[in-house]
Amino acid sequence: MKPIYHTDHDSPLGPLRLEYSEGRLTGLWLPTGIHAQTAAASGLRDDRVFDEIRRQLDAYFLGRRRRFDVPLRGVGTVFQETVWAALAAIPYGDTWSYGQLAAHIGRPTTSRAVGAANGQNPISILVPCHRVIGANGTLTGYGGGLPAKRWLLELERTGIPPEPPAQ
Amino acid sequence: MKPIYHTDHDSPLGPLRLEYSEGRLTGLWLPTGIHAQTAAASGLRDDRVFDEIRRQLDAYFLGRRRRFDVPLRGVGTVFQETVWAALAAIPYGDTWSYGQLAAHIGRPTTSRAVGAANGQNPISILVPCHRVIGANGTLTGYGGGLPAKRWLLELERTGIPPEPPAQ
DNA sequence: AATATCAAGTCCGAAAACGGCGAGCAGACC
DNA sequence: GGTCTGCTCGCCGTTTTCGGACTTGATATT
Repeated sequence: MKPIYHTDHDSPLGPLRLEYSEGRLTGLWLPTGIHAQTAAASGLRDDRVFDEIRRQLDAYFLGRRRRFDVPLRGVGTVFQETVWAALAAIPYGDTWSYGQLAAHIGRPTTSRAVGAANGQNPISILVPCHRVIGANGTLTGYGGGLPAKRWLLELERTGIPPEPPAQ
Repeated sequence: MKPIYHTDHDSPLGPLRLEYSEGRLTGLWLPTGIHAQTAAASGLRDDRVFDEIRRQLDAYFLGRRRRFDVPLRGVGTVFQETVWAALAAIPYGDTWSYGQLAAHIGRPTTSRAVGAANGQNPISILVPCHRVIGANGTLTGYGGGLPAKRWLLELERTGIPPEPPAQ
């Protein structure tokens, strides 16, 4: 059995929970929102494996880094992993609709399923599911909570970290 | 009381436990999975009775033999023995669903019971319960462990022995 | 003891429910 | 007329639910 490491990392959105296994990042969850409790921390803590991602996260939250470069992998169904991979195509600071993302993977009618897959994304922020919004411009939903989604989009739009969300 | 012979035989899936009684093969268990402990070895060992099956197993695991030809018999309930007999109808390299197998014995509604009977099959590999999978294509289960099932199906699909499963 | 009854467990599978959707349409309101 | 809101309805992958058939082992019942 491969070991699974956990740690927490402070951010303007609160302490992020990180998970690392088999040589790469396998999870990143915000403290708020529905995923908070699903990411139970196992005992194993070896902070050195998180050094690099910590650095990159800090830079990102200051507006000084626009993309990440660490090995990662979220495990899911074929469809889910297809969707998560497609998210990498959305540029920093940009937003797509769920329908656009569906079309981008060649399945134009799956916008709703794409939304569901988005909600299962285990690696927030690095896999930028926050860059997907409703076709009419509303944010519609976010695993880490809508305030966090709003904050992230604002950061990426302006390049400057906003005030932390009240909530 | 008729004597019962046991032996082990090395394979890419680990040491197989063989059982022989009353002039025929009565059991073959993989080292992993739920059946491992049920096949307790009795003291009796007379290796000559296993010569032929050893040869055929070796050839099978090299991809050079597609069916077995030794006397065998697994003992179970009427229903179980019906199911086990029906397994012989599945061609090498092919897979059926539990529902298909149920229909094949004329009891289309017994798919779940077929699954249970499959799990009781005492003569793995020779009685090819590994060729039965879920209706949706998932492997669902295997007494010898899912990695072994995957390995066997891959062997039969390609005719070439894959790398032994990690686990 | 030999049955009878029950409950729980299984290598299932079809149907229903459930989402981080989106287009289309009817009203409501300047 | 615009346009904004709030339905309704079809869409699609995933998860959950539920019914079904057979064994086995545990409890009851003669």
